[in-house]
Amino acid sequence: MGASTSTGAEERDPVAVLRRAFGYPGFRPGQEELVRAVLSGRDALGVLPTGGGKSVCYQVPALIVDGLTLVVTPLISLMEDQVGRARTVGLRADFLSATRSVGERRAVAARAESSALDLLFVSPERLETDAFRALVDGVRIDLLAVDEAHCISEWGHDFRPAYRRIGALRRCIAGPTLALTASATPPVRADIRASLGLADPFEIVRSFDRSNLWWSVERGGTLPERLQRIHALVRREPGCSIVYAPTRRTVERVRASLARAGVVCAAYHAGLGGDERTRVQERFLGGDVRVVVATNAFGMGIDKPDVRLVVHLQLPTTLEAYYQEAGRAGRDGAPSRCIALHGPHDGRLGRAFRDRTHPPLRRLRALHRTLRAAAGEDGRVRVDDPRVVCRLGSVPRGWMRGEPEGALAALERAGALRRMGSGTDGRSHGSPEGDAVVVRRFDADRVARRRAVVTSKLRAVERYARVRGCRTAALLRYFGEVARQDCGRCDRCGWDSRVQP
DNA sequence: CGCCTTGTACCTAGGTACAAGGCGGTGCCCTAGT
Repeated sequence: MGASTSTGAEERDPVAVLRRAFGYPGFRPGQEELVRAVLSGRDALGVLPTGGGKSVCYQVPALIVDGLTLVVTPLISLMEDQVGRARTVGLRADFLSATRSVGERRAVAARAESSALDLLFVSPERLETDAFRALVDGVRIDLLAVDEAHCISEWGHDFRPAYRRIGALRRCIAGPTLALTASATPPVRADIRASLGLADPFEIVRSFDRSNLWWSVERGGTLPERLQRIHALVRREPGCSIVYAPTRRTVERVRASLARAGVVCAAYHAGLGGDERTRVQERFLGGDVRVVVATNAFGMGIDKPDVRLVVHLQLPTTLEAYYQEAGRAGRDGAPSRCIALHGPHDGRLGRAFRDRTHPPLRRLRALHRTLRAAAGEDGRVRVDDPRVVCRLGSVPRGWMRGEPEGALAALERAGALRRMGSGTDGRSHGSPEGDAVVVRRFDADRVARRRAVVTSKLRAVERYARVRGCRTAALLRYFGEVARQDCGRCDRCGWDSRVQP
């Protein structure tokens, strides 16, 4: 049994455990049903908007079951915090990551193997390491929890393919699987179920509506014009704000511009060093920095209650991302604004990213032909073969920059080629160097479908920007909810962001 | 796709004007070499 040394029926009752360990009088809506489902051995999927309350759904079972609870979580930077919080409720918790020394990793594994651990946090990539596979063989895992499960759909198809292979781990595990996320449309939920192989899961989806958030989209002009608008918004808002910008360079420009005007602000993007990123995050949480200007790298795991304003210099590439980012406003329930600027050419960046990651089918076929023509009798082709290089080194006519590399990766995902020396699991090492094997089958339908999904998400963003009716209702509809058309707290329902709140 | 930097022509030496082309987001892993 979990961390507890006592026994008795009471210790297996979720409500009793919640009261004793957490000091809460009762569960929040949805939590108890999810906990009871996994305790009965059933898979479950929980969509519980706004940060609060998801971790309870695996922490309470971890206190009750005998074996280990394994939590897959996307960012190492979140793990320490998650471990810390778990320990405060009496769980013997730890995490494995590349940031820990070999000695530390061995020690954690040894504790797991000797049943001296209740809760273990890992990244999806770690599941595929040899050391971790050996660990799974020797440990009884009673629950697999996938935190931020929308990443399976958002990142798993290209950016972090290890997310698509979490399901394979389920075969080695006795207990059920619990997938948790704060934002998932009906298709994303279906994708999560399919990818994890959840059979008849218990499912709970709470409303995405947050009554204290005020939504608006304003027409955005040139960058200087948008900057001017950002200045006005940030100046008028005395509380904490997050400004999202589409690229690292714009982040820097916005930050410099605000700083010149005397706003205490900081920049955050993945181009900064780890120490700097941690420092910015801490200063924002601690209230030393009033405004953070960031790319989409900022936010996961940020649970600052009093963010009053989230402004987007331009809308992100998906509405899921927009809801996640804008939804960092008003965690404390007080009125807060989510304002996005949008111009007629804003879709450009998203399409460029799409074309790099999911090139059009005809280009994939062209590259595939080139590779096959360059291949020897054994089917092998060196990617630095001149005939291939002419497609990779210098960008062929009509190809976008970065597209050839993206096309190689896309072919690899589609099973059309496998790189040698990258192991038998098809893991990509992201380098166009080295040998490749061209194999026969090439799942063109799958590739085309994936591109179509990305395109439809870009279109949904565009529709949201131009929607005529209630904006809140449009957002809720996207997440599969039936919504009234008169929220009274969006620009389409008569509210003007320049005046209120 | 548009912004922004770099390069070139101009015709006389340091600016201007315009063309060409690079660039654009998100993280895990672990290994070799400081």
